[in-house]
Amino acid sequence: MLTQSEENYLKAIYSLSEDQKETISTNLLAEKMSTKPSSVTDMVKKLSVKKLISYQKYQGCELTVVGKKRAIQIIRKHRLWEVFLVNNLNFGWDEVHEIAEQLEHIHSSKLTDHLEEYLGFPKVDPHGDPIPNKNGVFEKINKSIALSDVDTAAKGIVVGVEDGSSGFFQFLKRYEIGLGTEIKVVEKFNFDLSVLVLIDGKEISFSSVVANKIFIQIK
Amino acid sequence: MLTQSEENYLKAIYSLSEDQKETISTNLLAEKMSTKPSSVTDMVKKLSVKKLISYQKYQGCELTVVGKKRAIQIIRKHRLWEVFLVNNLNFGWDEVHEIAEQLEHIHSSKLTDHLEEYLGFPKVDPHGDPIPNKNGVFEKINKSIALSDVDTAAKGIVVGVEDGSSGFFQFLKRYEIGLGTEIKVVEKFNFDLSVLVLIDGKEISFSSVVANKIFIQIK
DNA sequence: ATTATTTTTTAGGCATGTCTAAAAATTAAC
DNA sequence: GTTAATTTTTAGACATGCCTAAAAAATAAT
Repeated sequence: MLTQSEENYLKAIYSLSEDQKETISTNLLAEKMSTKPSSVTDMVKKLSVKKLISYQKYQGCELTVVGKKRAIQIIRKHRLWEVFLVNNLNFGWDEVHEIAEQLEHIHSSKLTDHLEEYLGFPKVDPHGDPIPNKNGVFEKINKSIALSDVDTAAKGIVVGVEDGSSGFFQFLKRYEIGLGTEIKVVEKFNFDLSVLVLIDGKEISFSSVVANKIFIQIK
Repeated sequence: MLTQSEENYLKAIYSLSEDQKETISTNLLAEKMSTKPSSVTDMVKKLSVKKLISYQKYQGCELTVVGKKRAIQIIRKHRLWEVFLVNNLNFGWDEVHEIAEQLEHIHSSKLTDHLEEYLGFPKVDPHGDPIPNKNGVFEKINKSIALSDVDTAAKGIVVGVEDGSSGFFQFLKRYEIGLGTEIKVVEKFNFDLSVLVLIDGKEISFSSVVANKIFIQIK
């Protein structure tokens, strides 16, 4: 059984590894953990003994296969709890992180799986980050999907449109939307099927007509 | 901010105080916490400095008004989470205690209050124990009574038990007794204090040990 | 009322996870 | 290719929460 501190280190190493290919340096990890390099060295030795990371003196560290799996399970719990807090308990998406930081350390895989089922197997958390499944797999949604069919909070990049009219292209140009533009779905309104999206920091509302024609690919 | 250990001590002292009105002795608390008396002395000093309990050397301890409030808030969280686990996540009422022991230490009163609202302001947990409201007040419900104390011929429904052991839950399962089970007391035997009851048309004899642990509410 | 027993506290130790300060290794600079 | 700067590790300390063993206080027994 891992301590909360150990779990937080695994999570931090995982997160840093996503940005870079190389091993994670002691200083970098110390900064991420808001602690001192000497403390990191201590912990890194401990995790290395437990075979959760590989570590050579002065050479930084790296998650092992087992360590990576553990890290992903923690992220899975974090994101599922965030969905619960926002969707069910009416928290704002900007106020759930701290609470999820605590909930992610609850030990019970049965709890996690039941929660996932209860939430309807969500694929993204309220920040639009993907939720890995029970086996630690982030489902790659290769398929492009119309904005109107995307889950709330999902984000992706534009890969196509389904209307060749010049009017529609002018509309897209006006909003500076093109292939590769990142779009995040902020909210969906059932009463008129319009969609509120975030593009380059600006909120824009699209009618259902438009939302049906713009296709994005998640992640 | 209290540590989990401190919170567990407060809970234990509160629980023991319910059974007796005197101060809680070091040995008793040590047994309840499954630890050594010397460890209890250490913690009791710490909680005393924090004004959560009153404590005089060799005289046992007692919750202060503030300490009692904290203890009740922890119990509130524990029981609300148990309701969530059973009602929403489909856990059995006999398998939620351990998980709730962890969840009760999540720090966020907003979370607790939102959860309570989401659950519809339940008044009792899956074991029939009352849930205090936001202000720490236990709303009086029709008082439950141990089978051993019920008058002959009375009948009521099971609302709780007073033994968290898995052995006892297995015993209950064997006889198909759960919350809501209707029990009628047919006859009481003074010579061994056993009780003959009627459950679902079948007559069963319970020893005084068992009769003391099953609580029903008379209709 | 003095002795025996039990309870409780103290004293000192250990593991975790943090820190500071100093030493060692690595990397950069000239 | 030495010297300088940076990074990383070690050494020793501290707080928490637990332990064992021994001393002190309270309670029970005679």
